[in-house]
Amino acid sequence: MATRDTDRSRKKAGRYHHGDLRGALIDTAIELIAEHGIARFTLAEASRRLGVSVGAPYRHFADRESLLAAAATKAADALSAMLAAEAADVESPADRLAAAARAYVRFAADQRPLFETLFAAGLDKGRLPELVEATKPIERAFGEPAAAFAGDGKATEDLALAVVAIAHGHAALLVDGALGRGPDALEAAATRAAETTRAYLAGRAQ
Amino acid sequence: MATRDTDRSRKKAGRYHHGDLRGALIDTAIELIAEHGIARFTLAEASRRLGVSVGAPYRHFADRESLLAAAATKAADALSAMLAAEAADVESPADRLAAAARAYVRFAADQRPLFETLFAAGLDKGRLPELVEATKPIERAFGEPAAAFAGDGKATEDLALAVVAIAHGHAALLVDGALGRGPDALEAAATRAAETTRAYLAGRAQ
DNA sequence: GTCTATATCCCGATAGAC
DNA sequence: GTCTATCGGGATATAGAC
Repeated sequence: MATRDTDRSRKKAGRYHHGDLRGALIDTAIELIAEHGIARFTLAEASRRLGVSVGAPYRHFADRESLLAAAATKAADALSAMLAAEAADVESPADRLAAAARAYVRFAADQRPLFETLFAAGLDKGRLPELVEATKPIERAFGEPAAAFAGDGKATEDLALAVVAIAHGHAALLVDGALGRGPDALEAAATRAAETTRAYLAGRAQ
Repeated sequence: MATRDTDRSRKKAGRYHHGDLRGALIDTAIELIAEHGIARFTLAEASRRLGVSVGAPYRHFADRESLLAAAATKAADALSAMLAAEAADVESPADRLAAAARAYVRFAADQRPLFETLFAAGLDKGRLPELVEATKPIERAFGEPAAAFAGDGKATEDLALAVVAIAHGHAALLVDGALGRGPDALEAAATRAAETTRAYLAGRAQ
């Protein structure tokens, strides 16, 4: 370990092999997005922060967008994990859907750079099948309780998408600042997402 | 008119005064955003397309973001107009809310570059009071029928925001490609936004 | 196979000429 | 009000060190 630490500390001096430049670039991208937002994220700044040359990232990513896509995939995994954790000990399908909506909004606020990377990076998902794959567990987190609530079929898919839209709408507006800033705005948005989901389910059941 | 047309056709030749460079830049920005998306929109390309120098826009806008903010303001006006037109001949508050949600999703798809500019440009709305002002009629298009539906008070604001979130969630997911592409996806999303709104209102009234 | 060094091109922004 | 000139910086591509 000492050897490697020594190598790492020689920022400018000699050449060295980074332990895991690919992973480090993804983490640094998320850091920088947290600091400046996606629009101002640059590969050059990420390279500088890691003490590598501006060309180094191209050994691991085809271009700037590919790095952002990898970060977005990591974000999708994190959101999936959050949704799974929240639903773990919840019993009824309606409660699971409301909990998922609440968790989705919380994730957007608590892990804002990840949420931004996943949805506000302007990534062309039509050309990123790996990323589309990573978002499927997110859909399942809503689709499974929806099926338990309404049975299978077209109506169930509509129900799941409606709840996703309720959650995503609150999350996107919150991150955009349209619902105000700060912890109060977050709490209000998360609660409203859950309550809107409940009312929707109640109204739909009529 | 002949004089001006002559001037306009001298793309490279001599100097000329543009009739309304400010307005032309806004329109060209929207065109270019329709073609490449916001991330790849550049002032330089807009200047080239209008046949002016790359420095000319700075006489009218402080920087790239200011031009995008002006375009976003225009987008907010267009969305407000669309919502007002759709609600014009609708009677009941519940129908108006459902119609507003449907119109919001349609706007996102039909005027995609405008919707993108308004919500996906990463504009810092905290520092753009003019833009915040322009979005108020959008809120009112939901707030007024919400008040008619539920009376005034905190509950009414929650109701209005919930319907905005339903509409925005469907619109944002549709534009992002998460609901599929094409006219069928649009129609399904618009209908689902309206139906989700109705079910929410019904469930909330219980 | 990973990184450095370098070079080209494009963009954002500013200053001064007309 | 617009143009020209120019600076600084970022995205890439390539050649070479190790």
